[in-house]
Amino acid sequence: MIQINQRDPRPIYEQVKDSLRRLVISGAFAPDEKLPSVRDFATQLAINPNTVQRAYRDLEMEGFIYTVAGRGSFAAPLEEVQDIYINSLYKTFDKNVEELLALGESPAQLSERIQKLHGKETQQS
Amino acid sequence: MIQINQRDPRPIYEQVKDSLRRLVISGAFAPDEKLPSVRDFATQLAINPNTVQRAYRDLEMEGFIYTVAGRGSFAAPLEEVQDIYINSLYKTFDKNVEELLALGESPAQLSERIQKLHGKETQQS
Amino acid sequence: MIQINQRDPRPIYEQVKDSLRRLVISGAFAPDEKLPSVRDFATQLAINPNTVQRAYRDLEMEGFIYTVAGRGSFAAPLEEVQDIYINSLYKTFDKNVEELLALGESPAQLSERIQKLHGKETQQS
Amino acid sequence: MIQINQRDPRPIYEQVKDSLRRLVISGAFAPDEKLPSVRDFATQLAINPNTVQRAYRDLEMEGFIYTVAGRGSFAAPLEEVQDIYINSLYKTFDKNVEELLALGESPAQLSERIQKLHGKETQQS
DNA sequence: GTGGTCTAGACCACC
DNA sequence: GTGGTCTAGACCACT
Repeated sequence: MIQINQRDPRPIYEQVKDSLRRLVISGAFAPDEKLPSVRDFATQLAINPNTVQRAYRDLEMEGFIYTVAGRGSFAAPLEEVQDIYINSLYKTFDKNVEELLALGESPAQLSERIQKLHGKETQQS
Repeated sequence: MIQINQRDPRPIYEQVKDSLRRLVISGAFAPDEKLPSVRDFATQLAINPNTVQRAYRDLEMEGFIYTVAGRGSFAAPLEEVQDIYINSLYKTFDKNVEELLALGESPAQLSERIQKLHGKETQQS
Repeated sequence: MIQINQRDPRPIYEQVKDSLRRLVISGAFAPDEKLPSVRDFATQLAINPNTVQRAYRDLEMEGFIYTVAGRGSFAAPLEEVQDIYINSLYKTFDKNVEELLALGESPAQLSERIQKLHGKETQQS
Repeated sequence: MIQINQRDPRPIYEQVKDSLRRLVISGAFAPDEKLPSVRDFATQLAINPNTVQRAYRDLEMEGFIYTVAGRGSFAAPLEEVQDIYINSLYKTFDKNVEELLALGESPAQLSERIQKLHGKETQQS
């Protein structure tokens, strides 16, 4: 289901988190769908169960999944999850834009750049 | 001049780097102005000289300061420094925008948000 | 495996870097093969772990190895590594040749010299 | 006559050496012409006399100038000086080429590259 | 056990 | 006095 890249310098639990987060956000896990158990997932990825545990714990704190003791972990509702994620993106977006504006870049420049990125993307699809 | 937060989870040398980078970019250090000596800065921040040196070495490789053995470290020319920094900001800007677009946000929404941020800023001045 | 020469005026970490770089480029370390741990290597060379780590950190930034915290450091893929190295060789090659040409040496002389060096080498094999 | 660049990370005595070496090789100093005295040169460049002294001492060991106690330092004969320098260039040339050949570059590739560099240079003149 | 960070303190080259 | 290197030894995060 997901891939661990042993050459990625990031900690493995970060890679697991990012992959799962992406899957939940994209709806690949239906809302309230059960995630693989920590043990299964660990053996499947050939990594240590502690590492998976850590990823689940973090994702729960971030609100992307929820855990019911004795029953397992589940994907949070799609809408909540996307709200959380888009909010976090906007937070870094705002900080980023503020700095760029402070350094003399103009709103028009930034908007144009967005247009170009939009062009690329729609072209791909 | 700058503050170290021992409770900040980031390495101390990263905190030092960020603070200095900000000072150099903002022009708080005039171009070619001498930075505090490694030893002075270390005692001033109550940290080890090696930690300060690590920060200086990194910043030099990033192009924000230059250092001459036996003479000291100096702020790089403002223009170079801002170019480097704006480039790095645009790099995260692009990634950020791409994700937002992929999640269904429209270019218009983003541009409008930029306008609002721009309004706030010009109001302050 | 490699030798440190305490009488060499170059910093020890530079000697370590050069030796390792050579081993990786030559394929003596297979791609993705694990390098000795910082501690092991340090005791083996009878130098301080920090010195080895400095070498590893630099080599990672240069792209010759990659390192994953908690797992170890590994040789980068041979092709990438050779590309990087050949590029750096060409950079000094160009500077060298430009100076020689400026001092009146002719392209023909240089080409002939290359032929001779090529002869020696193919003879060896 | 020569320029010290305070932003150059190289030690000042290296900068002085390089500049003088270039002047001697190019014939800007006639063979056996007297170089400025250490003291004069130092005040002229606004640097420490020890630094100039160091440069003169090194250049004498390399054979580019010679010193007569009590009379001063003098440029060595042009022919000698160029031989020395070209030899040193060829030494690094050979090492460089050997490595490139060992990594699979062909003599033809290198010769072609030399041709291109030659073209650029003659174009400039 | 692995790399990453930090400290304390030493020595050297350069100016 | 300045930066650069090195050592010895400690603690932490990750696997």
